[in-house]
Parts: sequence; structure tokens; C-alpha cells
Amino acid sequence: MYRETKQRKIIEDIIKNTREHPDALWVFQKAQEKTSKISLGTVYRTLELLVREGKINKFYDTSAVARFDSNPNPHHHLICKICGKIIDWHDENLDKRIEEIGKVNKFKDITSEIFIYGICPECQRK
Amino acid sequence: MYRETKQRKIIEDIIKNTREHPDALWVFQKAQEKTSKISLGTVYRTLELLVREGKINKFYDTSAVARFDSNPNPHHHLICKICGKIIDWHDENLDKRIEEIGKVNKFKDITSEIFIYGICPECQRK
DNA sequence: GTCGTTGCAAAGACTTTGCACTCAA
DNA sequence: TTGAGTGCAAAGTCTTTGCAACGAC
Repeated sequence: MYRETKQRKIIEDIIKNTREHPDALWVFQKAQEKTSKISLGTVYRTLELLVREGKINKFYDTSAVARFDSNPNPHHHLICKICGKIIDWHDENLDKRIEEIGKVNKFKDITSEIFIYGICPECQRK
Repeated sequence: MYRETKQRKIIEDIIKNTREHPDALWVFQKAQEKTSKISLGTVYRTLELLVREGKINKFYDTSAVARFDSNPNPHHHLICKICGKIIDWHDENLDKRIEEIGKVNKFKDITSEIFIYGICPECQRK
């Protein structure tokens, strides 16, 4: 199915051997140091492939567009993976836990953004 | 300082009177129904202004680019607001709490993405 | 030889910005 | 009057995609 190309090996190697959380451009530049013949398009394609294979993880959903929320108070979001519905959610315990994690890591001025994805009751019926 | 323009009132009104979590285009289209003279640029500028004033909330960080993580196991991220450093974090209790919130809302196949922002120990010293 | 992969460049999607004009104060 | 705000279109950024050439199997 998948072919073991030079590019794929290089990219997989780079991402597996960093504790950074690099973006595509960073990976591309690293890859260029190892082989002059590689393109950004290939890096994007290969990274997506590795994500689909479950070998790596991608974060920050780039297909998402900015959304605005009339509720300025801190709260989190439940998002339906099927219909895209978004439900506001506030949970003190969750916030406390987040605070603690911040403290353990000696971080200050903690804020957080939590996205809970799932399938909503309506979409489960379909 | 800020001037009360027709456009600003319309946009603020639209966003305050929806329980949706609209994006800029949606707001723009709604606004066009009320006045033909409005541009997408103004909508973007005004929404950002409302965010800065603390009147509304913006989510999905669109200045963020996709990042890839060599750790494919579920975990969350602590991010320094100053230097951008990202620390992986796994917390069972947090995950349990998230599961519960999913259940309460009758959502299935729960996954989550948590971003904890703060100032890291190194940056606190500067 | 086949067909999955690649490089390249163009296209896409969303958002920001420069500029001259407009209009709130 | 005057400068903050606007419309418009162009530019910007990140990412995806079409296509001919390439190369793993």
C-alpha cells in the first residue's frame, strides 16, 4: 500500500526525534538539511499521512475558522463532530484541576481553552 | 475614544443576540440583511475590537499554525504565552472529568483537546 | 510496467491591511 | 473640523491540489 520513500523516512525520522511540537515549515527546513530534493507540499502530505496512520498527533485544527461567542465569561465548548453544534459549558471542578496542573508546572496566569468533541444526542439518532 | 457607528451597533447587536458561535462571514451576512453598506473587513475589525473590549470571546486561535507531535497518545498541552514553549501533559482525572461532562450532555465518542496557557518558570524570571 | 509519490507552482480559504473617503463627536 | 471608522480591493499566510515526471515494488 504505502511506499517507503526517502522523503517519508526523513520526515518520519525528524518528527519522531524531536520533543518540540513543530509545524510543517520547521519540518520542511530540517528535511532540506538532509536532502535538497524535497518540497513543502510533500511535507504537508506526509504529515497528514502519519496522522492518519496514528503515528503522530496533530493539534490546532487548521480547518477551523475563528468563531465568536457572545458569552465573555470563561467557559468551555462541547462540539458535535457530525453537525458542528457547539454547546457552552462551565465547570468549576475542571477549572480547579486546570489550575492545579498549572501550579505543578509552575506556570502563572493560567487560562485555558477546552474543546470536548463527541457526537450529540440528535446526531446519534440518525 | 470609540465612536458609535451604525456598523458597530449592528455587529454588536447581532453577536449579542445569538446563541450560536458564529464566524465572521455569518455575522457579515446577517449584517448585510440590515444594511447593504457594510464590508467583511469592517466585520473582522469590529469583532476584534469587541474581543479587546472584553465584550465577546473569540475561540480557535487563527494565528496558530498546525503543529505535529511525535506523541500519538492522548495528552494535553501547556503553552507558555511568552516564549511559546509547549509541554505535554497527561492527567487521568482531567480525562475522567471530561468524560463525565460528555455523558451529562449525552455526547458519545468523546475526545478532547485542552490548551492550558500561562507563563512558564523561565519567562517569569525575565 | 504500474501506480503511489513527488516537486512545483498555482489555487484556495480565511484574515489583515493600505488608502482615500466618510461621518460621529 | 478632524481623525476614528469604513468600503474596497489587494496582499498575506498557511495549506491544499492538479499535473507531469519519478521511482518503489
